[in-house]
Amino acid sequence: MSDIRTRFAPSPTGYMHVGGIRTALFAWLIAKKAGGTFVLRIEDTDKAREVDGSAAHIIECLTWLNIIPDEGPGAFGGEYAPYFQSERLPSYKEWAQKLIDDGRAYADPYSADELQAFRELAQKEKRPFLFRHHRPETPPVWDGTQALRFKSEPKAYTWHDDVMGDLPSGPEVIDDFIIMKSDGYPTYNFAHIIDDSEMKITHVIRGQEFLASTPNFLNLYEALGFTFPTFASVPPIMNEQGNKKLSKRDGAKDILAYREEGYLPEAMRNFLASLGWNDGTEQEVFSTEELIGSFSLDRVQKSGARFDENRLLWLNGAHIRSLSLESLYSYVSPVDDDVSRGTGFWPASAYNEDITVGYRTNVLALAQDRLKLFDDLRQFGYFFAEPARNEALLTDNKQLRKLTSDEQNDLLAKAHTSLESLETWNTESIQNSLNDLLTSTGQKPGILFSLIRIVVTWAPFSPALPETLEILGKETVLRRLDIATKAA
RNA sequence: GGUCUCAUCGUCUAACGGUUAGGACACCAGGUUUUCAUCCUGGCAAUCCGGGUUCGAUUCCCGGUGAGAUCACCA
Repeated sequence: MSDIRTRFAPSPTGYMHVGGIRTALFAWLIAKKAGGTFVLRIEDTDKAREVDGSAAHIIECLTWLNIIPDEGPGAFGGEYAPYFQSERLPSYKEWAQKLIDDGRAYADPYSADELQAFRELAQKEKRPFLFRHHRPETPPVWDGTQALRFKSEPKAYTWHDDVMGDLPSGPEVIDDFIIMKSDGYPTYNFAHIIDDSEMKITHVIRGQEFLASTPNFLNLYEALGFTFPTFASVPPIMNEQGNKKLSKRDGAKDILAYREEGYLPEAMRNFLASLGWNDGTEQEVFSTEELIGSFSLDRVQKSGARFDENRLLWLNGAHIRSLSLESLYSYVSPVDDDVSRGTGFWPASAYNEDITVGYRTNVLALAQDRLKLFDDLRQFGYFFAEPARNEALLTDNKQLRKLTSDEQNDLLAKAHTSLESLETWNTESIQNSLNDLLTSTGQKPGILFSLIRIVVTWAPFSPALPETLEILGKETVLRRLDIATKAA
């Protein structure tokens, strides 16, 4: 195992959407590619915004996508536990005290109103507000009930970012920011630096929103005596209008909603990785192994990419088609075919008593090419239960509505006779029989085949006719032809 | 407003000075004895603007313009 260590450090403030999970995927890919370690750390230092169950939800999302932490909270474990920041308070206090002792941190004596007044004054004078211009001459002794500020040493930096390249900053962006809040919890700005160092994180992979504060982080790293990790700032995923970062407000869905709709984790990983990244070849569909092999941060785009659900849908279909029938079956069916908690993505009738695993598998083989979402499987109910007659399918059909119902019945009766006489019931014999019928009746396939297809399925579309008839079975097909004739 | 970043088909992107500017999604048309899907073929469609540098700029430089991020006791 290499010493490359990456981390995903979300805060438990609600559900996960594609933006956050993509950052996790990138960090995971980098770790896996290098044979390193991927760490999950929960940044729960804002007790007011914390949402119950979020940490479990985050873990469920990662698990579904098979982005499994090598180290993390609870069962994941690891030698740098705990992995909840709220359980690491003694460490932050220790480092805070060290900064105070070194003269690099001081208690903030101002009230919220006083601070606000400083800001407004700066704004009125059209100059940027910097707290360090208001450093108290004799700060009070820090007793843990005031905010603690970092005493910065403003200077210029040029640093390297694996995605963005070399980045410059001047001393004017360095300021005295809060490292410990008055509620006793550290701020992100402080805690993540301590943790990354203590957890030996080598690559800090995170969203670009932290780019602007990186110079301040660098200043703190130096004050703490830490070496800089490698930085990689990934661009945001934009909403469909392309005008801002994708957010819950813009309809960013809970990752788990994609699971419910029948997206494949493999397709989601492919989609997320290729949104803002490509390997320089013309390959579009990647297995996860291929992703791990070819992913690199220096080919990640520098600006945001729009979330395009069409592309996700297409990729999902492509991945479904490349699945083995066994895998596909296990994805769409309940675990162990145990229907006590639902029928997976099958229509409920697929688990009627007389339906066998073999039969469902045959239907699935036919459906595989036409599935974009597992959810599409629900349209195949006519394979399992008697479909309801839908007259509109006949009357809306340009060719069929030219026929009278007597003419239709005549064709159906002939089809019945000819299919009934078959001794062997398979695609080939059915095809031959239908071809003979075509010549004997002098009808066009567009009429004869459509008519049979419709009265046997009563669905707007269905797989190829001979295959459909074969799987339905002779008995069912003849019965449905009968029913249709009598009803017309 | 300050600071930083970015800019190729509608969308995601390829082309590290010389290409008829390539691919994919979407869309349109045709083919695979019905439909929908798959698959195959074809089509539509792009270098933000203005200056330089160069024999030659999508590519390098400068200036515009546009877009995004950030300026919290949130992360």
